[in-house]
Amino acid sequence: MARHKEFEREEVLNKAMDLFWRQGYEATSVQDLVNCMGINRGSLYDTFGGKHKLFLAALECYLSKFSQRLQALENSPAGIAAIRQFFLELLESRVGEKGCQGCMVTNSTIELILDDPDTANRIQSQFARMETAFYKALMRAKAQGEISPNHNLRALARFLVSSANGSAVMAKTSPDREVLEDIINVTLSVLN
Amino acid sequence: MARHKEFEREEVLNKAMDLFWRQGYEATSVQDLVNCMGINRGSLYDTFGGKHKLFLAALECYLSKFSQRLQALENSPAGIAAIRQFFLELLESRVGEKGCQGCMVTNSTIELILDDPDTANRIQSQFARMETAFYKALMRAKAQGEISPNHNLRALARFLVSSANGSAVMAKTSPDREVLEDIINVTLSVLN
DNA sequence: CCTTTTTCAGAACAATCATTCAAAAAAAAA
DNA sequence: TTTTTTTTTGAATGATTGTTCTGAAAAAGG
Repeated sequence: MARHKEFEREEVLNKAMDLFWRQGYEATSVQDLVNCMGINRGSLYDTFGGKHKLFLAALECYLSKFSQRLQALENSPAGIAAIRQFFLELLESRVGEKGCQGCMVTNSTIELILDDPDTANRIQSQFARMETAFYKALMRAKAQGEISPNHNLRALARFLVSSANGSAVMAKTSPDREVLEDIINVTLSVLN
Repeated sequence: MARHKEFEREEVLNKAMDLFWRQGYEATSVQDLVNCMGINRGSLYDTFGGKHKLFLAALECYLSKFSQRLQALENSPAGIAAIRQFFLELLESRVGEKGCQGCMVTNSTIELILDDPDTANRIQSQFARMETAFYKALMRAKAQGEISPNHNLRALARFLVSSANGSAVMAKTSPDREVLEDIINVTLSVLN
């Protein structure tokens, strides 16, 4: 029995996500957010609760988009091919990236707002999920005889998580297809 | 014919470096620096010129320390062994690290202060130097028959730079020896 | 139309930001 | 001791930080 909001939550949250993604937490002011999201200060606090909570919501928004790629990896019956597909999609998303944003999880890991257990825990669980997804894909690959049985699968999975982060860092300075392709090709070559 | 400074430039610069390294640029206030360095506001501006110039000086300070490890890689006659040595030293420096600082270059790459060509250029040239150092070591390895001649050395060098960054990111969340050893072992395994 | 409920707009908040400045303190040279 | 030069000190700067609040505007139910 009252007025509706003049904006859509998901829509403005996406704008906030882009800004945090590009600039990080500390470098983004509430004023920046107000300008970019196109809503009023009051509305921002009313619907999101403040800068910190908005950041967490934006991170969650990013993760839910990223989750699609992870689900493909998790649900695929394939082994090596699924991992290759994952990295190739990562590559494509970064080459066409405007402004070298890199990966928001990687960025947040580095910035890791001082004494913010919320962000830290969320990132830890994300890395754990990634490692498990890689590990299970490697298990399938092993079962299908795609990789040598004397490989250390746990170590490989950890390596792949690290590699995804490494290429995200490189994408910030040189988002050239050639460079990123080189990196990913060598990364995937350890699975042969 | 006048008073001397009550502090040593190199000494307080080291403290500033540690703080920027741990917290990043935006999250570190001049007040933080004053407290940490133990000198007065005025002295800070007098000897370093301001926050931004102090950061660049701190980054240079970090790079000069890091340079020792790079020089060992550059000057060594060894191939694979020199690369392995480089990564092992990196591992040791990160395992014993207080507060998961990671690598200051990696951190700065991610933060990349908006529209700051100074930092961007400095980091670009550092990555270029690393890539070249790896490339030359790989050339030596090839000449000595340590690696297969049909390896793409440029791609391998780029991969190694990316890997160093990746492990720096991982060190922020899990500075466990076991995890970092897994990552580095797999990384080095591509050279076999 | 009037009441009710919510959002919207922008001013106002205290705190902190990076930076500057003027005066005091200190040390060397005279 | 006096002069000279530099550092130190701490207050003051104006701008920006994140957050709150008050009144006006708007939409729905009666």
